[in-house]
Parts: sequence; C-alpha cells; structure tokens
Amino acid sequence: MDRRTSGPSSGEALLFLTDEQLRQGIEAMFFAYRGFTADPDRILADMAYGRAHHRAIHFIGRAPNTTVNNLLNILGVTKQSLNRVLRTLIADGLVESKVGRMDKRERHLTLTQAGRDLEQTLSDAQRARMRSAFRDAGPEAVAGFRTVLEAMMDGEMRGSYARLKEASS
Amino acid sequence: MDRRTSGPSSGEALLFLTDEQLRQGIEAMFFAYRGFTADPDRILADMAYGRAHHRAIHFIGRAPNTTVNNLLNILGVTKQSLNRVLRTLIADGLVESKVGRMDKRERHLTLTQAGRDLEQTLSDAQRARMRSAFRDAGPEAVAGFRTVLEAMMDGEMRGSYARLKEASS
DNA sequence: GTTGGAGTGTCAACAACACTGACATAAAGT
DNA sequence: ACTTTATGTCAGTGTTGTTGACACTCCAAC
Repeated sequence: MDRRTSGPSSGEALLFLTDEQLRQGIEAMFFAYRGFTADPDRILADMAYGRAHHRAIHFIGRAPNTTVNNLLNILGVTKQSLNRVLRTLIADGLVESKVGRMDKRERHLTLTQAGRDLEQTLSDAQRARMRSAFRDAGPEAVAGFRTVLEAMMDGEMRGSYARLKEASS
Repeated sequence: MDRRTSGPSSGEALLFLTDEQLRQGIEAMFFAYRGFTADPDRILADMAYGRAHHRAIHFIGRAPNTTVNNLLNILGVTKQSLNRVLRTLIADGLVESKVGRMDKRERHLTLTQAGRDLEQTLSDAQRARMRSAFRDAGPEAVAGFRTVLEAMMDGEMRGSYARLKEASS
C-alpha cells in the first residue's frame, strides 16, 4: 500500500501520478470543498449574507486594520465586487472603516464586536469540521494535506498565504 | 517535526489541532481551491461556458449514460440549475441525451466527440497542475492529502466519491 | 381500465455575486 | 501643475444558484 518514496526518478515510484490518481485527486478536491463551505453557508443563508461576506469577515478578522487594497489582493476579486460586500457589512455595523493616519487615501478595516461575534460563529462551524477531519486523518496526513495544497496554489496566493501564516507567529 | 501519531488521547500529540493550525488549514483550502479552478476557468472564459459546464462535462465523461437524476445527486444542485447547463451543452452538440429504454422518463447523457475533446482540454489543464503539485509533494503527502479530503466530505459526497472510485477499477 | 401518486424533466422568473467600463474624489508623489 | 495611487460609486452584463409551476411517464391500487 505504501511504496518507496525516495527517488522521483525511479519510474515505478510514480504510480501516484497516473491519470486515474490525478482524477481522483480532482474529484476529492471538488467534494471536499463542498463540505468545507457547507456549514458556514447554512448559517449565512438565514441572514442576508453569503459566502462573499464570510470571506471578507474572515480576512478582516485575521489581519485587523488591513486596507481595502490589501484585502482585494487576498480575495482576488474586483473592487466593485468587494465594495458591494463591504458596504453592507459597514452599514450593518459589523465592520468599521477608518481613514488612514499616514496615508489618508487608505481605509483601514476592522471588525466591530458584532463582527467578531459573527466571525466566531462561522469559524466555529468551519473549524469543527476541519478539526474532526484532521483528527480522523492524523498528524502525518495533515502535514501531507498542507504540503499538497501549498503546491497547488498560484504563486501570488502562495505569497498571501505565507504572509498570513507568518503574521500569526 | 513528526511527532507520535498513535494515541489521540495522549494530549501533547494534538498540537496539530490548535485553532491556529485549523485556521491555516482553512486558508490553505481557500487559496488552493482558487488555483485548482484557475486553469479550466481561463479556458472556459473564452467560450460561453463556466464552471458549471465543466463540472457537468467532467462527470458525464466519467460515467457515460448516467441519468439526469444521478448527475443531480453528484453535483448537489437543483435540477433546474443543471437543466440550464445541460440545455446549452446539448444544443451545442457536446452532450447527447437519449430517452431511457426501460424507463422513458429518464434521459441518459453521453459526451459526443466534441464533448470528449473539450473534456480532454479542460482535464489536461487541471491535471497538469495537480500532477505538478503531487510530484512536488511526494507520494506520502499525496496520501495524506486524500485522507484529509475524504474526512472533510459530507456523508453523501463521500458515498458519491467512493462509488466513482470503484467504478474505475 | 382508470385514477392518483411518485419520479423525472422543462420553462420562467428571481437573487447572489462575479465581471467590465466609466467616472469622481482625495491624497500622494514628482 | 501634473500624474499616479487608493478608494468609492453607478450602470450594465453573465454565470449560477434558487423557487414556483407544469408536463410527461411509470406503477400500483382501486
């Protein structure tokens, strides 16, 4: 079941790279992502919010005082798209937007207490599933999971991901 | 770097389950999924198709002669949503829909040659990225990747995933 | 055999969220 | 003064999800 891991040059050690294996990887990614978003989606469906709001709240919570432009780069959407979401979040008092002290063009975004509460609720649901999956799979599988995901990212995303990882150490 | 994997009851062996670790897993999933869909999305953008068409084509190619209802269960959308996609694919001659012989209520779906060609093009792009990620990560990481993803799926999806895996053996 | 319910597929209308393009404002930088 | 950068907004469009309403087919009970 577990074959040699050493040389990527050996030939028969590459059985994990057959088209069939790749296809299963693709399908696993598809089904798992659905599970990944299912719990927060259920919670958000009851409110006037959607997945886009969740993403914004998550990353604002992760990097408080971030600027709109920074968030734009992380989320990879257009400013018009993000703006629509931010406008409702600010209007509803979940996010606070402050003009920058140094550069007054910038808006610095922070979660209000209500925003942190919602973030917590959504995070809890998503983390619970992730925790259960991690526990079932074990630490070695988790390490492999992260290694593959990092290798699958685009260059820019890998940068964003790494920066967020560092920021919390 | 690699700690004991045995007892989930030991306590300090659960360092991979901290909130920070889970959060990184969540973000890795988010960024990686973007990379995962980026290549096919780019190809589809030039046509009149989107991600939903890709998914339909993928799973019809995977299980030829499948019924609409079966596809519905796999994709997890409403039949109205799927129908819109199927209608354009059939109109454009990528998918063939045949009335069931036994049960005339059913429609059996198959890719035409043009459909198979497009499927191949999309698959190639997606597989290339997956192959590169798998190769960089190595077989053990890939095994872990799949273990975690399976654990992250909802029950029904895990069923669909397992059935597809078996079907191609 | 007819009737009624369950299964299956289709059409229409609407909502969420992405996109492009155009433009306004304000603050830096040169 | 002029240009660039950062942000916000308006209008329009496309994909993809949703619900509601409806037609057709099968099967089983009456």
